[in-house]
Amino acid sequence: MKSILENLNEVQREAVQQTEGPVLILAGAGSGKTRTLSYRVAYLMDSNKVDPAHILAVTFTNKAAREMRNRIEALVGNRLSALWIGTFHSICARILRIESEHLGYSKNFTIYDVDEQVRALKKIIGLLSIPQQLYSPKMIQNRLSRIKNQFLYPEDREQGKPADELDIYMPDIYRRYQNYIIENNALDFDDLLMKPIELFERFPEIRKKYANKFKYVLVDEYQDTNHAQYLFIKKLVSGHHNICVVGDEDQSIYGWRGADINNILNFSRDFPDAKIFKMEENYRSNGKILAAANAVVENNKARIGKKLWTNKPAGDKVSLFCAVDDREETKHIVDIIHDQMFTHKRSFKDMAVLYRTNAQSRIFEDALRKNAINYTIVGGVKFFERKEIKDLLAYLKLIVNPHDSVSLKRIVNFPLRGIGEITVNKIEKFAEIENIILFEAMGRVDEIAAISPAMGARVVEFYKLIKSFIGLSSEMSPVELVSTLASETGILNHYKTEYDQYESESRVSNIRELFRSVEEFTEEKNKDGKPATISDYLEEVSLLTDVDTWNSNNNAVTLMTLHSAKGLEFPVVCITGMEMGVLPLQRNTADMEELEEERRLLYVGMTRAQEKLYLSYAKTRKKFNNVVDSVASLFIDEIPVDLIESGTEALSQRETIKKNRSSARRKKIQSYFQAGQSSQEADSEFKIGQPVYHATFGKGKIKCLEGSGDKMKITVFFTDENIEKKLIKKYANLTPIES
DNA sequence: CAGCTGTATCTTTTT
DNA sequence: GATACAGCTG
Repeated sequence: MKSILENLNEVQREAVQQTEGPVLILAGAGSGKTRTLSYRVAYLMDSNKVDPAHILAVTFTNKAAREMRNRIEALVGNRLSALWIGTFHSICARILRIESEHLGYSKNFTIYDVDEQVRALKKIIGLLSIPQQLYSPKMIQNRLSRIKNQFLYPEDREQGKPADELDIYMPDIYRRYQNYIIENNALDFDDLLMKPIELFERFPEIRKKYANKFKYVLVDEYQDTNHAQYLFIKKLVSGHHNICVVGDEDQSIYGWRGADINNILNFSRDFPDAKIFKMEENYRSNGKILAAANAVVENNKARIGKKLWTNKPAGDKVSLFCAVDDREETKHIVDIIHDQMFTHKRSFKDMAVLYRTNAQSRIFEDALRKNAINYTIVGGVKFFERKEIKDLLAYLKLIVNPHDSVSLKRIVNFPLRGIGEITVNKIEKFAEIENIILFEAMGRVDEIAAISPAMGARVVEFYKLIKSFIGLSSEMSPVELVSTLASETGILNHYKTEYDQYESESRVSNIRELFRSVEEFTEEKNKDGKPATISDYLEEVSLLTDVDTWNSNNNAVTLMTLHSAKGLEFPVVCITGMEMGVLPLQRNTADMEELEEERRLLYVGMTRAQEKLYLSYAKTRKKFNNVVDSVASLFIDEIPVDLIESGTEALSQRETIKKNRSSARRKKIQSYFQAGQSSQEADSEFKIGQPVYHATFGKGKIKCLEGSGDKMKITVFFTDENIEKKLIKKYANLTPIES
């Protein structure tokens, strides 16, 4: 083990050896934090003779978990199946599978993703008299998720005064939604975090059991934990305080998802005896890249503060390219890739193209394909979110958990079997009266007077089909089950024959890919001597992240969002779309905290680069349907001029540029904050009775205004067409005119 | 009452 | 530029 410690620098070594008590490791980008965590676990086992079953390590993605496990196994020289490593969600799911009965769930509970949450919410919202149109189910899902991430119950929300009209309904929606998904034997992503805490609070002996099991707890990316995750960890370690968290406040980029940067900022207040280690030596990036990244992030106020340094060569300056439009920016990226290949002998996999929003990926995709450049996209339309895959998974979910009526309703009439919404509603009503689950009600459909025998026969046929698969699921291997399912239900055939050839081929090959994925999972699981079940597989795929499905060994240029890039590194990185409105992204309401999070996002992106960093922006960009003019991001003004090399600006002008930058930057910050208010100012141009012009409907008069800002709904009576239309301001493109 | 067709809706980041 | 939903038709 001594030789292992020699592979670490001094701070890393101290952090590894401080095994007892609370430890906070402030690890800058590229400072070797995964390495330190891995060594720490190996050290615990090797030097302190800690049984791996007593260690829990929480990572941000499954990919990071897998990598860390491999590293530790390499260090200690054997396979460690007893060691718990995983994301918060997968660790919590694992605990809940063991303890679910205490909370009124059965072991085979289903995990609902956002799409299924929304489906469940739509049903609930339908029962309530909420001023519809004003609040979309997606909005409600978002808000509910935030509430649950703060570990709040419906009754907590009833106290305190509501922030707006929707808030009045939230406790009721929350309570009904929760009852509904319990009936479905389902948990959503947020429940996975909440329920273990609830479990620990209601059953102290269970809390004790896990606190005793996990004598050493490690948490990676601590800056991105939310309140529920914080509580979970706190309860787990309350006895022994052997907690080691690693994080970097400058890389906190999930505030919008409820992550609380204060968890890391206040760690030493929560654990007053905490030992703090600062890892400031960067082993990843060349000097100039690091200096540029430092210069940007230093503008943030909400930080503990550290100064990264490196022993690596200074390297090249950061390249900046100003394109006329987004097409030219794309062409520039293609040129960079060619140049890096031919003059610097790099391969595709050395390069990454990063952007703020997934929508920006399409234009790069097209260009790379045309230029025969291999690429992989992380995120965007995810494999497991494709319709054909979700359909098959819904069948599997129903077979594993017949209580799951959200999945049932998804597939009851797919492929078409003549069972429509009205029939389902009747059965649902019957199920409520009889107090049975929807699936069982289908087996007793003959008792429902309102359903004709002919329709009843179809329903029973579906019921029997699923029943037979429930029987088969214990006899067949997961792969056999899935492939039999695809052919017996007619799904495979449906996709083979319907649609045009191109679409059909891609859908069928996706289904084949799913078979392969099931097979691979089963094999992997069997290696550890545990027979894999469909239920295990479903859990695995519901908790996958985008990055988890990314194969870094493929020789391809990687395209992904700045968020997805966290934790990764590439020799060459291109950050695109560096304009006001894109990075930082323009929202309706802007505040300083959000601007700082955007700045951290760029910092994360810049520090991914090892040897060469390219920044680019476009003066005009196609957004929605029209072309938008934009100016360079204010963050560009924060990078010292001597670290930038720009093909478009003459070097002699550097001094003048230097002078103008700080005032330019100030103006941009102002405009960023004013943009939110300007929509309110703009509201004033729309009043009831105001004549307006619309590109498709012609002239009209405003009849009614609802809501405010970009989401304002405007009802217009169009005189030319003699029709009334309800339009959303943001998309309608209405122009006020003189009458 | 199921199933198709056209129109409205919407793009922030993700477990 | 895709998807969801409403409204129409058989």
